[in-house]
Amino acid sequence: MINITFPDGGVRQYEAGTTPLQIAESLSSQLARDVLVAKVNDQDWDLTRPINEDAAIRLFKWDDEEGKHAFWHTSAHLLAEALQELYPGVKFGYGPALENGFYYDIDPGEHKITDADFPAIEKKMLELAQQKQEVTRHDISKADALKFFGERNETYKCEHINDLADGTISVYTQGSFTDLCRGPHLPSIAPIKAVKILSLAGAYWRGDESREQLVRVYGVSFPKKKMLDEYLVMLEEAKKRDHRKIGKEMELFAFSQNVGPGLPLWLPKGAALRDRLEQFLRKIQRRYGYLQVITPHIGNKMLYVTSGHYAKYGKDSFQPIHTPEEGEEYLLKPMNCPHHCEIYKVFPRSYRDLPLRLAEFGTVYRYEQSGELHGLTRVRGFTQDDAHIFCTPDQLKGEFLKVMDIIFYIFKALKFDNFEAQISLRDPKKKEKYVGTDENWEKAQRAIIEACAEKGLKAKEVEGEAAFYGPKLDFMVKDAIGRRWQLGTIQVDYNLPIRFGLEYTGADNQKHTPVMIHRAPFGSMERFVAVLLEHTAGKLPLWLTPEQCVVLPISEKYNDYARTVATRLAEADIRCIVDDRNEKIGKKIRDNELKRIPYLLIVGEREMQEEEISVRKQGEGDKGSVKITTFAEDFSRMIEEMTNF
RNA sequence: GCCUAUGUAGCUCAGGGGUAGAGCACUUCCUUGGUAAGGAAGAGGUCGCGGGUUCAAAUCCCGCCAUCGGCUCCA
Repeated sequence: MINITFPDGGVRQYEAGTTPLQIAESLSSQLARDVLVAKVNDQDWDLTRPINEDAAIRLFKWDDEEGKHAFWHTSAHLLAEALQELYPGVKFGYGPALENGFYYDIDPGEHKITDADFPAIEKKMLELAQQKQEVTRHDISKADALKFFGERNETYKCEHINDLADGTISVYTQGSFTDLCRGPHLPSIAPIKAVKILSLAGAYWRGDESREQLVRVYGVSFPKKKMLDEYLVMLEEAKKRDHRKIGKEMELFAFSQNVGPGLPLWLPKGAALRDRLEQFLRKIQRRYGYLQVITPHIGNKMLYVTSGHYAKYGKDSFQPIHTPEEGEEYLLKPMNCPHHCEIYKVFPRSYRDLPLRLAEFGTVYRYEQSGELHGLTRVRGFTQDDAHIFCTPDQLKGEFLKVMDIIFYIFKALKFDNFEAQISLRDPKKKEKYVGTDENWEKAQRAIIEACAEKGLKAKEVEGEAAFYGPKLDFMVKDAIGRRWQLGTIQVDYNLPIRFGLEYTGADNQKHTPVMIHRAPFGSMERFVAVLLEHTAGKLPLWLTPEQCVVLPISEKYNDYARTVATRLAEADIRCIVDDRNEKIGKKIRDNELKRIPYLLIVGEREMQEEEISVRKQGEGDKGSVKITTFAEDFSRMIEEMTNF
């Protein structure tokens, strides 16, 4: 007999060799129906895999992340099985589960797969699922694995097997399909009741640009048809929140092929929104002792040779600007740090001058690859809410913590509560990609890890994600359809100060090198506005929204009064427009509701007599009439409270 | 940069080898209204750009550009 410990601490005895599925059956038949996968001693475990010794067990259902993951992973295998039957000779790469669904990378060989094939693939998958094939696991030696997949001409699988250690290799089989796989999987493909092939994309084998490009087939599956329908509706809804669509509807920004791809044009309303966000940032930064500076949009090429950026990015950037002077070259600035370093160097600095916090809304230009451009989230010209803090090594941690405070304050004020923090470390295997000594890298990385610990911030450490000059703490936020974007970033840098020869005189009257913190809470104004629009579906907070009120005269007879109201409100700093079109009031209400204007102010005979307005709140309906002055006062107070974060 | 798809009016989209379509928006007129679409008329497009095939190309073919979804990249 073995002792099985449950998550609640309870222990029950089972015969050795009992499977998680049998254990679930012993608890309840409902659980046995719902359970999808297990963990045994924190190790992924198939439901039908025997347990031979005392162990702690956890069972996962659809509602658990682990359950969905196994469901989609098995669905990926089902997809592969279907593809194998429909397109004999296709070769398989990797086929994992995703956060929402799964994919399989395939080399289609002779076959040409297009989205017209999706229905046939879905049909075949469901057909196979209805056969309720069991999914079975076998451990296999490396030699046998190579022989098995070699015979089937699965070159990608064989390449992968060659990288695995003998004794750790397993395969999973359902029906006629066998895949190299670590698992875990559902005990059978029967629970897969609804599938949708979503898209095709090219993907490099092993993510390596220099390798073969495979076809990635994306799909999603569910245990119930209804769940698939709901998911597809949800996807449609999410697309309506796309900032590119909202930005156009709200007349915030645009692109012009004549100006160039990735170069946003901020329209009047967008520029005003951006300005309000800048004022908000300036205010908090002033409070934290930042000094605003302004630097040119170009800089001598030598500046970037010194910083190391030229060596790393020079050939992939906008190319140097030449002057009439022989050999003179300037670059559009791709970042602000070198300019700020030069500001540091304008005066001899003493430890008494530090920390020196230089802030700038600095517009930079980066030649992003054409396929990377995306609305406002990835552009070639953008404005960073940048600042560089020059401090002594002793001040580093304190300054870093203060920057974290600013970022938390900003995210809270704008209600970004769903961010993820990531500590981006250097790849210890590829040190040649980075500048600086091991010692300074160690110090910088430790500073970030300690600061996060001190703030109790849960941050995932990811190797290979650092900037070439230093490690970063990055704040990631998801967009409407779940893509992750980096917004805020804080970077610790021991290297650029050395490269630029920055120094200060210490209390010991000796010269020392300062440490530098790069930080941008929004990352860029462009990307932040994009994510803000997607999070709010364009219903921006009242203090940010381009038009706060629209006055709707009931008929043309009240147009003059409507304009009077607008003027009175404008005097109280309320952003207000008038809809004086020759339309019925119902039509005006509809149109302006759709324009996401927070307050619709309706005026007719009654209101004009009483110097009143009839207030209708967007999405909420009629709120009754008030005096113009009362509304203005209440409104101003509301804005005041709202911006008192 | 790579792989797939798309590109028709300001917007959303239909059409498709034989002189370009709808709805919304816009302009004018009628209507002058009370909380989510009043009516009529009008204006608006070298069908992304460049080649080719054809008596004839928005439509078929080739190339380019831009955009979508991914990959790679992201100072």
